[in-house]
Amino acid sequence: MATIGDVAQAAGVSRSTASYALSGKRAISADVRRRVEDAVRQLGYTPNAGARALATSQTMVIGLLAQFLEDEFAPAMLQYMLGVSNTARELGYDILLVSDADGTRALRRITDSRMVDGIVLLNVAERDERLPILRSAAQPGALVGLPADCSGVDVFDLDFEEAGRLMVDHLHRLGHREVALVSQPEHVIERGGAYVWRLQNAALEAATARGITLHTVSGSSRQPDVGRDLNALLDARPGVTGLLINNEAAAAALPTVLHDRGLTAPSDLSVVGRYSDEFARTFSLPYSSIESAPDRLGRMAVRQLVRRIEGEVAADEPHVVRFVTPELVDRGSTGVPRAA
Amino acid sequence: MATIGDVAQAAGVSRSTASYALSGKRAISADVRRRVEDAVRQLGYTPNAGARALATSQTMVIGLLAQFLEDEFAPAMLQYMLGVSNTARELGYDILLVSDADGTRALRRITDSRMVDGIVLLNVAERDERLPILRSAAQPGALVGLPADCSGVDVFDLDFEEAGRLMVDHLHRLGHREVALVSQPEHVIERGGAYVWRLQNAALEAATARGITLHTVSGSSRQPDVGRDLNALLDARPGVTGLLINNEAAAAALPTVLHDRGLTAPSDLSVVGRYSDEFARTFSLPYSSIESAPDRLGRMAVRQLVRRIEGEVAADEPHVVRFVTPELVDRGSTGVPRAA
DNA sequence: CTTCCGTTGCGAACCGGTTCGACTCTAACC
DNA sequence: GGTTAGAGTCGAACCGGTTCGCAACGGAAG
Repeated sequence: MATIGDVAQAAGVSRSTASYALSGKRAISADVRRRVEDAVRQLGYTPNAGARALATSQTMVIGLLAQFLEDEFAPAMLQYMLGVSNTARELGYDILLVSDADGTRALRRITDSRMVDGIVLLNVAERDERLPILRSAAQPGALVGLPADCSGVDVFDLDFEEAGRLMVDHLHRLGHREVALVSQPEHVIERGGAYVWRLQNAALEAATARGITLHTVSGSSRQPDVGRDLNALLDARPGVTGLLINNEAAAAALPTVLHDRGLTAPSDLSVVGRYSDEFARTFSLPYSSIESAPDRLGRMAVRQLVRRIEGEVAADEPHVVRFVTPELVDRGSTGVPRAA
Repeated sequence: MATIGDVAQAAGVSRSTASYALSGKRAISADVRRRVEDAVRQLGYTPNAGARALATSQTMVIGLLAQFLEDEFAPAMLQYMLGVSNTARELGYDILLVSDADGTRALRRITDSRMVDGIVLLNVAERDERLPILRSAAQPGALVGLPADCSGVDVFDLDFEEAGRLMVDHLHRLGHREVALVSQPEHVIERGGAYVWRLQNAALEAATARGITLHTVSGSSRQPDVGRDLNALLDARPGVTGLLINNEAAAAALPTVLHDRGLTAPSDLSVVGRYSDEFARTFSLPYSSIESAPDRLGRMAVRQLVRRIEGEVAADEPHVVRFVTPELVDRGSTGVPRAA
């Protein structure tokens, strides 16, 4: 493999001159620059990443910590990962994918060894064990998901409170008076998946304010369990005219459940989900939904992270906590409730 | 951040001694070893990955090239990625995730710059553009998927020919005489997804040998298109008593389609798919299927790759092409055909 | 004709590890 | 008692880049 020394020799200049010619950090005559560039082409020179990292303390790699837990719907995670990965590449960074079960040890390993310039955390829990480690790391961090303590990191998340209100208001406006919300499994909440009750509490508040009834249940993250959960809900609450789904697995299972019961949306039941458009297309979900915008959140997180890495943000500039405003994508699955 | 120099100083020894004490590559007195280890703990020393990579020419990182194409079902890809990632970690390697649309440039970038010790390629096409680059790279490569030319790389794949025969034989033995095979979209085949016709050709041969009729169609990779494809097939071939599904999206769409038509497996129609058990659980697919074993394939690829990286395989030892024998997971979706 | 300055290139040091050769010291052997 | 083997440690070189300080050079200004 050619080194910069080989390039310099081929171009008849010193190593430092070759380096400057390539980086443009000092003035170099046109003639020398051309000779160096020719040598690079001819030798097929590519800088050694390790050597460069050592010299510059920059690896041009971002660590992506994603956990694939039993009780979360893996295909939904993938979209966040791709949002992060694509944006990182656009900005010149590669992605070190860390899917270790033990996120804390892994995080310490990659930050202490200086393998990465920054960290993106997915599946952030209310009080995430990885956060203290991230705060004490030398590299900046960006989260997708809202923890209790946002200090020292940049945070991006969907405004789940607003999402909850939006769902309730939408059905209320159409005339619904008794609706049900299907959330994630208890496990997810116990583990600190705060977004679940953030949406749920806001929905409950909105329902109270509007004077309508909102039943809440948690659904499993797997089929066929989640199908049973949905059926049980519909059996137990025959008066329900609208369904709010904050659970990807439940959304994916719903078409079959409704079909089995001979129900059609929106004529028999109005449905509003909370998932991405990409998700809806992949699983052909015909329900209107709050766009969860995983690509956008991933993009925002990486953008801000790179700004910090590259020092465009003063180190003492306060960290941001930014919410994406939820938007309802209308797929025609809601309407006025059937006559009681 | 503490360097090995700091450790050495704290332990009162030279840098080289500290290094040897930690690596164990030379004899070190128990006393010195203890002092060095204490210093490491006290200073929280972690070796700098870039420096180590520079010195040893080993990064302990494996590049994972995965493409997320419009016409492939993303959730299925994820399982291969996780198989690779988990095995790599077990063996002490991290994963550099490369999902660039332009796989060739990305591959050249990470190999030339020596960011990785080895490469795993997913979505391997019949004549994959990335292969020539991989062959000329200094690092070894392992593929999940079978290209036309396997030279210079280790190859792992499901035995799709055997899978095709197995599917046909299984239904033939139960008494079926007219069955249909739903494959991937034309696009996938055109792009070189050889596994599609490897399975299909073997299935056709087996059908001919057994004297039964096999209709073949390609299904879309998205819903609702793939649902239409399935309906069109069932409309056009009313005599079909068995369905073979080599298309994840079609498998995921099938429950709804069958339900809409008032059909039940296996009483009205026998169904055999080709997907992983994990996939079946995630989407609650009730069909017997050929296990596609993504985790096992990922694991095999990484194991062999690491053996090559670590020189346990002589450089001139021939590369392997290894097929996983398909196994039918019985989920009770096949039976004797309904009376004609 | 000197002086000064901007341009351009070079040499050396440095980043933080690993590894080779050489040196010292002790114990064992003949 | 001298030789030798082996254990334990150190200094220096090296991996392949980047960057700082300095000097040579040429042209313009005085």
